Amino acid sequence: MARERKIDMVILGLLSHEDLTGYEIKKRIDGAISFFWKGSFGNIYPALKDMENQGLITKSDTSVGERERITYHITKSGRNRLKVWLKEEQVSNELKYETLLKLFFGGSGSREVTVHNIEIFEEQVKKDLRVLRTYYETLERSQGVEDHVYYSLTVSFGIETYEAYLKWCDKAKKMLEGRA
Amino acid sequence: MARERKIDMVILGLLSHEDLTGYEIKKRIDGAISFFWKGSFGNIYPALKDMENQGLITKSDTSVGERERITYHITKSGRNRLKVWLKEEQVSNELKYETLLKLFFGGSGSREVTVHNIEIFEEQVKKDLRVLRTYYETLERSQGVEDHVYYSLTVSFGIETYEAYLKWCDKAKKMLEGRA
DNA sequence: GTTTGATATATCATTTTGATACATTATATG
DNA sequence: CATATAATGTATCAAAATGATATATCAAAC
Repeated sequence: MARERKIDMVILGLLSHEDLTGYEIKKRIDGAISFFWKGSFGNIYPALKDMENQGLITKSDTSVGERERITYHITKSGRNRLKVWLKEEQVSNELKYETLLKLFFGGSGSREVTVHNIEIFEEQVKKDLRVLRTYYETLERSQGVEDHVYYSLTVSFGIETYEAYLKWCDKAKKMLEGRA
Repeated sequence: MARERKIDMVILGLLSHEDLTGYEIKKRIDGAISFFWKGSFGNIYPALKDMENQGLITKSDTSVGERERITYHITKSGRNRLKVWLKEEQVSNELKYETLLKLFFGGSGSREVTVHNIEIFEEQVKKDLRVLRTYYETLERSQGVEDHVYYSLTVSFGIETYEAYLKWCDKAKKMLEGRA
C-alpha cells in the first residue's frame, strides 16, 4: 500500500459530486462501492486532514449545537488531481479470495470441509447478488442521468462476475462429490 | 488487517507440501496463487520468525558455502493450526478493483479516457487468461493426483471469472460508445 | 572477464485494517 | 414520558500488508 494512497481518489471522487463529512464518506463507501473497494475511519480521517493540508479539499464547520460536524469540499486542485489519476495508465486490481486459499490448501483437510467452504461462499454470493439486482432495477427505473451510465456499469460488472461465481460453485461441488 | 495474519495460512499451506525457504515461498505465491492472493518479503520474513517462535514451524540451516539459506519445516502444531483455519466459518474475500473505481468516477473525466481504461483492463485480463489456460492444459495432461483436484478448481475459478470480465468489457465498451 | 539475472535474507516508511473510545442526537419501545 | 437502542460524528491505536530498497552470493550468458 505504500506509494500512492488510493483512499484519496475515493474521497475526491465522492466529493466531486457533493460535500460530505468523514462519516458520510464512510457510508458512501459502504454502499454500492463496497463491492469493489473498501475504506475505514482509520483510513479516511487521516486522509482528509492530509488532503486539506495539500489544498485538495477545504473544510467548513457545519456543527449543529454541541454536535461536531466537519464538511469537506473539493477544490479546483482536487478536481485536477482526480482527472490526472483517471488518466494514469497503470491500475492495480488487488484480489484476495480467502475462499480460494482454503480450496487450494484443501488437501490438508477433509472433502466435506472443502465442500462446506464452497457452500459458505455460495450463500454470500447469492446474498450479494440479490442486493446488486435491486440496485440494477432501481437504476433501470431512473434513466437519462449521465452519471448513471458509470454507476450502472459497475453494478453490471458485479452481477456478471457473481453469476460466474455461482456457475463455478456448482461445477466445483459436483467435482468434489465425484459427480463430474 | 489487524487480527488474524492471513499470510501465516499461506505459508503453512505451502509448507504442508514441502520444506521451503522464505524466497521459495515468495516464488510459490507469485505463481498460480498470485491469481487469488499476494505476499511480499516484508510480509513473509517477519511471519516466518514469528511462527518459529510460536512453534508452528522449525528452521534448519541449509546454507551452501557462503550463501545463507534457511529452510522451514511445518510442525504438528502448524498442521493443526492449518486444519483449524480450514474449518473456520468466516471468510473474507477482499476485492479491490481500481478499474471499477475509475469507472465509477468516470464522470469527472472524458468518455474516451473511460473506454481506454476498460481496454487496459481487457488487455490484462486476456494476458492472464492465456496463463490460466496454460495451467489448465498442463493439469489435464497429468491427472490422477489427489491434490490436483484442488489446484484445478482454483484455476477453473480464474478462467470462469476472467471470461465473465471479458464479456462485461465488451458490453461496457458498446454502452459507452452509444451502441447499446 | 564481466555483466546480467536468479537466489537469498532483511528492514523501512507508508498505507490499510479493524477495533475501540467517546459523545451527541434521533427513534422506537414499554 | 422515560429510557433503551440505533444512528451520527470525530478520532486514535496496534497490527498487518505493501512496495521499495539494501546487501550479498552464485550461475550463466556474452
